[in-house]
Amino acid sequence: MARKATFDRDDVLKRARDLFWRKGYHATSLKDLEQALALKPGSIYAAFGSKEELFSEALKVYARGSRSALQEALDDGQSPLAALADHARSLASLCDKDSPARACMLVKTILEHPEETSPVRQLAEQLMDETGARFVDGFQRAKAAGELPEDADPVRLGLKFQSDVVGLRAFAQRSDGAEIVPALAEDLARGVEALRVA
Amino acid sequence: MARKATFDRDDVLKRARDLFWRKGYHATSLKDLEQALALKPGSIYAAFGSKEELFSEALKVYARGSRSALQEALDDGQSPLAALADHARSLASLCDKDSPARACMLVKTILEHPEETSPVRQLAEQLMDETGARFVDGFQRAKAAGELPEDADPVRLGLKFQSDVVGLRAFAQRSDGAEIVPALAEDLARGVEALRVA
DNA sequence: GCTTTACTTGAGCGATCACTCAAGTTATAT
DNA sequence: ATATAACTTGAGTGATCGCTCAAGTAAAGC
Repeated sequence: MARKATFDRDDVLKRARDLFWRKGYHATSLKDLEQALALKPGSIYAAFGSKEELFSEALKVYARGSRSALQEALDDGQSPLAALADHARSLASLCDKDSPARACMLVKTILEHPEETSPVRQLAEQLMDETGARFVDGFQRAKAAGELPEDADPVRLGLKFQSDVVGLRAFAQRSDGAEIVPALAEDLARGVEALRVA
Repeated sequence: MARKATFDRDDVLKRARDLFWRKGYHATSLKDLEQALALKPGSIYAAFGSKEELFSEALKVYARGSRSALQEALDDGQSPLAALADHARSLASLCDKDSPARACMLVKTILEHPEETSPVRQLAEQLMDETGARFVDGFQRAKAAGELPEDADPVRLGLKFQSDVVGLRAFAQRSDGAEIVPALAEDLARGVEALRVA
């Protein structure tokens, strides 16, 4: 019938994710996107509909990308608690890589959108819920494996862990983050390991 | 000589702080400010110079306002560790009050400004440093009072505490924050109290 | 009361915002 | 080869952005 798009949709979405992740939603203009995506406005709107829908797609790509590491470690059958501690310890190198931002894009999105009915905000919250659920699942597996005390509350531990990670990553965004983040990541990892009873 | 301004500068700055705190810098327009401050653009610019300078003044007002509670508790001569734990516990009610936002305005500002040379970003970082220094000072006093072990590192404890508070408050921004924040605040307070040796 | 000096007002500036669409281009189906 | 349908292009839309400034107004000094 007709032509296919000449760009790779997933590649374009990754570029959009990186730009939005770094600058945030409001500070990113269509001009910025045109340049970063190497696409004219007409193509952007034909492919994604609006800036908001493009952002939503980019946010989903971000969440999908963030899911992998911990999930694999947990599914690998090793000690769940060790997988969680490893995850915490991996944050020590946050400031080394040149990621678009150190802070979590979902958190940035929620903080940038005070209106709870905003579609992008609701999406960010949903994706954060899913992340939290994976942390909780990790602690549930740890408890099932006998690594936690009988009275341990995996839900509370999982959400506390998520809160700590959120804080660490927001903290890492600071200019002098590299000076303190490794120590904080180590503290967080040891906090997880200290829960172990077996 | 001449007239005085008909508005109260400090009152206006508090209104500006609340609006910027809630919506962030980029999403707050001059139209929004004109309405919230009940001031025409000419008056705003005569009094503050620019949107950025107004934001900076509002940020200072925010920081000054945040300083008081913990500082007073620490200066009251009671147990420094108890003052810190109380401060953590006070976060449990974050979601009850109708504050412009639950997350820290300094953190929101840093996350919104990726450019490290941006004046507002540098100001936010400086003010956050001062907050961190007060936390560190709290743990130093605790150690001097013999409440902490010999090998305790007050700097590390203080920054870890700040990171935890940042995480908690960012977490509290979520729509369902009220369901989990009190438990997280209690965890944080108990974590501080668990450090006590005397 | 008059002058002086500052503050207030609000229409409107150029720039930029998110977005549109008619015209041009190109891969596919026949 | 030709027709067709989809994609690309980029000038241009009205709205809104942060901001200016000349005119109007009112308080302080004499």
